[in-house]
Amino acid sequence: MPELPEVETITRQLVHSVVGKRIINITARWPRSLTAAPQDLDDAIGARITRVERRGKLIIISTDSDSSVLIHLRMTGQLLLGVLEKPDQHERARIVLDDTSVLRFNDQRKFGRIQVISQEAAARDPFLVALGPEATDAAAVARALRRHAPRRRSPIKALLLDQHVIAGIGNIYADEILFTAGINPATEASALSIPRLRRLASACPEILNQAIDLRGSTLRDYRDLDGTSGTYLSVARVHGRKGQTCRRCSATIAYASVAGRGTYWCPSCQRRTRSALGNPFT
DNA sequence: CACTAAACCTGGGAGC
DNA sequence: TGCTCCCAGGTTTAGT
Repeated sequence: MPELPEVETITRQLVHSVVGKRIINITARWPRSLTAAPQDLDDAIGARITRVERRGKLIIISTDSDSSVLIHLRMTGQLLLGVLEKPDQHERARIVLDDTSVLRFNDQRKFGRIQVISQEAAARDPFLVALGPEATDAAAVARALRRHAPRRRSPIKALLLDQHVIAGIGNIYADEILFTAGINPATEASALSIPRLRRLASACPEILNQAIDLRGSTLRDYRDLDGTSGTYLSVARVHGRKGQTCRRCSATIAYASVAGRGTYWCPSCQRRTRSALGNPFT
């Protein structure tokens, strides 16, 4: 599921709905979905939620105790806020709050994780610390691309997906961003000129902010805190549109595996640059 | 260090 | 209807 726009949507809803509430309990039906040392769990229970923020695709919940809660939804994770109710088939864990509301963590494929850790451990969490700049920050993305692209021979799409380089982009928005920048996803990263990298950087916030406005993309599983789907895919430029006509030039949208991921692009708007190395026209 | 493939999981859809 | 195969929004790890 979720890339930056989906996680941002949920985070904003959490800010409105759970900040100030107290955590009554945190439990798991599928043990691997919840990582929590006994001490950290003790600290979290009874604590009041003081802050909810997003970093890349990670949700960070801070409390007035020594504990923090990190949530990564991975592929099919959902956070749903409701009243006490019977867990449904895919509920893996839940956080019970002091007003009888329940934050349910549903996750069909069981890849997602809720981590309860000390604030100190959260601050030096390896995944968090290694993240690149936020994909919505065009200037920072431009710097990151300039730094990493020259020594990467892999497709530019792989670079966009690398969370160490830029945080928050996943498979759907990588395709959308590359279309917007007019760059073929299979282009060797090191072959791109500085102006084209700059164009790519500015396409990131352009696409992601539009997707946030539309509350993200629902391919199948993604839902926001209320259970509502996102509507970005109804305006998607290329992703999921194999065989359909390009909205810009009417060519047929292509589909193939690039960087090991299903990839959509317009063969006309996103032409392959000719042999990369040393070509001043790329 | 850069890159690829496999692993972690379940279930929907396509094709036969 | 039922079976098999392929695919999926992400990240980590093992291996080249």
